[in-house]
Amino acid sequence: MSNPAVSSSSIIGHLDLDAFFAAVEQLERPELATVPLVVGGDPQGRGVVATANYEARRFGVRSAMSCAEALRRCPHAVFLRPDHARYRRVSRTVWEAVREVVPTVERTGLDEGYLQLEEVAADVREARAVGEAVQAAVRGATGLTCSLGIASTKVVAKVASDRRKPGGLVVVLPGREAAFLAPLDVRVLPGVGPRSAERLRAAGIERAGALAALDDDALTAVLPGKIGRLLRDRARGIDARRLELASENVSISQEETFARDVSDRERLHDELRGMAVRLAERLARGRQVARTVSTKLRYPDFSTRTRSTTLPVGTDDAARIGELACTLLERALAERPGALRLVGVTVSKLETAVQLTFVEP
DNA sequence: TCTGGGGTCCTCCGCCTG
DNA sequence: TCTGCAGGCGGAGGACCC
Repeated sequence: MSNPAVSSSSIIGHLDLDAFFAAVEQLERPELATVPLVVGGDPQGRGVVATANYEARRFGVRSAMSCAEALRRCPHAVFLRPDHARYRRVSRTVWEAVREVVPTVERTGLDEGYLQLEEVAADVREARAVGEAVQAAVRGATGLTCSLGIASTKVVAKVASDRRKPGGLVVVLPGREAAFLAPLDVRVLPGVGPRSAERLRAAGIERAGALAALDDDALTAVLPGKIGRLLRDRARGIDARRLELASENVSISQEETFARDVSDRERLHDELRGMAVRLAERLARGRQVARTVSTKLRYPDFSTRTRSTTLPVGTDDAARIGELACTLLERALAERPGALRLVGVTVSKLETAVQLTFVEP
């Protein structure tokens, strides 16, 4: 199927570092390379797996699985807590090396991002050589391996980068996007999560090709609204998104899951005030103020509530944010009392802080 | 299985206003 | 003055991603 939404000159690469957190740990301690390694929370507590190395994945350990379950599946695994500061440092080195080969990149996380390849390659076939140069540059600078997908759109490049991990390089030729995606499980498409996948499966749609072939009526019945059209486009390999080279935060948040559910109001208020202080510091560092403050509550049954309020004028005052967060907490607890497993605060509607200068008359 | 933390985006509903 | 309607906005919740 040809893709009219994509210009023939568009060549996008998606780079994904293989089992990044675990790989960084293995760099420092090479003996970990041959044993199952899980980076994440406390296996005795409520943490989840952030990354597992390929040895641990052989035992069925996966990202986002609870650490307790990972321990059951692989009792002899080594469990490490994540060291984000170190991962950020290594990530910086990686992206500096990538930019030596491809100057224009969009980082979408510490361990992944898109590369604008048409600047450095005349066609998709030439882009393969550039991709190999990127992989060599990353390996040379850090010792890490990465997987690459190259295609005419972001969605196809991203799916392609995941097809031959670790260390793979998959090129999808222009015009072959839909055929490449068609036999794959709908779940590999970015945007299809557990809920959408379940709805599609209930309608007998398991492969991207079946989703791509749905007419408007059938699509509306399964996945109504914008989301349905977006996901069908993606299943067809259509994706108008270009590289975004800079973006500003829409919101900033802090939250914490307690080791044991908490019902003590003073303790909950203290947590919220502490979060408000940290959020206020981040706002001040970014010279920003926030107009909306939201409080998030999660009950032991995992049901989640948020309550928010919007101010006429933005604030970066920790006491004010903390006070609003506590008031919202009380409102939510009045509606549904009970112990909580998590509380959080989000500030949004961020604006640039205006410095007021008062002039003596 | 028993589910983190920090984000973004979308949808729906109710209220207010012209 | 009342009613109906459309649009904007705030609030809430859901789904998803890394």
